[in-house]
Amino acid sequence: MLKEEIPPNAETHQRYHHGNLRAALLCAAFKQLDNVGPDKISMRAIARDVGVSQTAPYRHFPNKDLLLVALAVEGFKRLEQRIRQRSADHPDAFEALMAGSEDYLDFAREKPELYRLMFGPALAEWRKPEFMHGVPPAAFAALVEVVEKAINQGSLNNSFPAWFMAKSCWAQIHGHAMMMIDDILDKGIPQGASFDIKASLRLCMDGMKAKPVD
Amino acid sequence: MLKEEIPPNAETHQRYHHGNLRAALLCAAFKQLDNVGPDKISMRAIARDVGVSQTAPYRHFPNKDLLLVALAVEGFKRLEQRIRQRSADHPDAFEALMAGSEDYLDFAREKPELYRLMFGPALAEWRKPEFMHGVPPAAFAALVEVVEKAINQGSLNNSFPAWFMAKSCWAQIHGHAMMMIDDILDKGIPQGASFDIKASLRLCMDGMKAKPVD
DNA sequence: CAACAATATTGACAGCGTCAACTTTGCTTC
DNA sequence: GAAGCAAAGTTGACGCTGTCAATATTGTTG
Repeated sequence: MLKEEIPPNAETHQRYHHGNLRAALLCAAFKQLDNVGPDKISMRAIARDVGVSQTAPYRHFPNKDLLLVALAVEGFKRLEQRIRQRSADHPDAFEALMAGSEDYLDFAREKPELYRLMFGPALAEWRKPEFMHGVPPAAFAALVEVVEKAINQGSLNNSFPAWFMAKSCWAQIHGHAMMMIDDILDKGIPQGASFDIKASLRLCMDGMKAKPVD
Repeated sequence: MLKEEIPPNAETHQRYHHGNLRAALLCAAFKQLDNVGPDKISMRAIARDVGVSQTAPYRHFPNKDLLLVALAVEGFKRLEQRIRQRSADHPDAFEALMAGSEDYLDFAREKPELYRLMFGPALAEWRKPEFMHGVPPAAFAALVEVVEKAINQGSLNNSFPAWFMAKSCWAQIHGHAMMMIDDILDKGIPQGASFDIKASLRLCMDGMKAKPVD
């Protein structure tokens, strides 16, 4: 009944079948995540935002947690992309590693709630390959590649395997990212002073460089 | 009416006034935190566990979040205690720092949910001095003291202020603790291999040592 | 056009955090 | 010891949440 006049992605999707609900839900979920954080995100609010009934999302996600997992997976993909991009730019692998680390911190700064979701307790029970589809390991693999190159170029400590060094790096960077996002200890540092996070990271990464032969 | 026979902390506190409710609530909350994690903790369940009505806790905590804050504050106190203890044991400050770091990791391993709560997003809006009473900075101060001693003993890089080095250390250790608690990237490392977290931390901290003069 | 699968809706349920109004208890002061 | 007041606990309710069961609408395929 004249409904074919309304395009599938019309501003007002008043049709019974939305046509693109899954994507619209994810989009609204990202928006809400940015606004209220991973803890207070609400399935019903997302549905309301998209203009659809409260149970419609369940046709596309088995439950709320798995919708959050989908957001996190998307986050890991973006993160991997950043790492790979930088690694392609710099011929010097250690430079690429440093630049990538700063990109990583920028990512966490730009999307703190997404970052909190990705590494926070909300998804603790869902961090299995069945649900994450191996996306976080893929992001990690990108880092391993850069680290491997740096080891081969002789600029990184070679007394450990690449995956070990990579995980060590990730732990450092992740730690710095968390410090940055919720400034847990900022009342502990001198008045007026501010923590230069990039300087700190540079210091830490310096320690992982290849030692000059005595 | 014979009620004086029941001691204030009787196993069955059937009296109208519990007598020690605040402590009992915290105790039950810790128990529940260990069992279900910071996200799924429930005010009503805690009240049920203590055997008291659903709204009784509100006489002792303004809201759920501030009960969680109380748990986190207690956690930071325990953490500080651990750091200070080790620091008193070792005359060599760098040794104390290393041993303290491993204690820190042990803390996170023993009480992962408490650790997640302390550093997770649940308390994001409450990390202000008004609510935390300066307890996290006090824990941080304990670390600064050790670091300062290590710098003075010449075993730690002295080109930065102590608080900077301390925060840098904390970021590293925190990153490692998080890696350990939810093994986010463990599917990314070779089959059968396992990440030796203490070795990694040792490598990182080595990088912060004082450089030998060229 | 009929039938079927996919998609969305309504209505309900239990559980949650929290408010308002009320009751019981312990302590203080004549 | 009685009176009165503040502290501590109760009941009942409100709106919100995630999710289930049953139902209705639509697109697709024979």
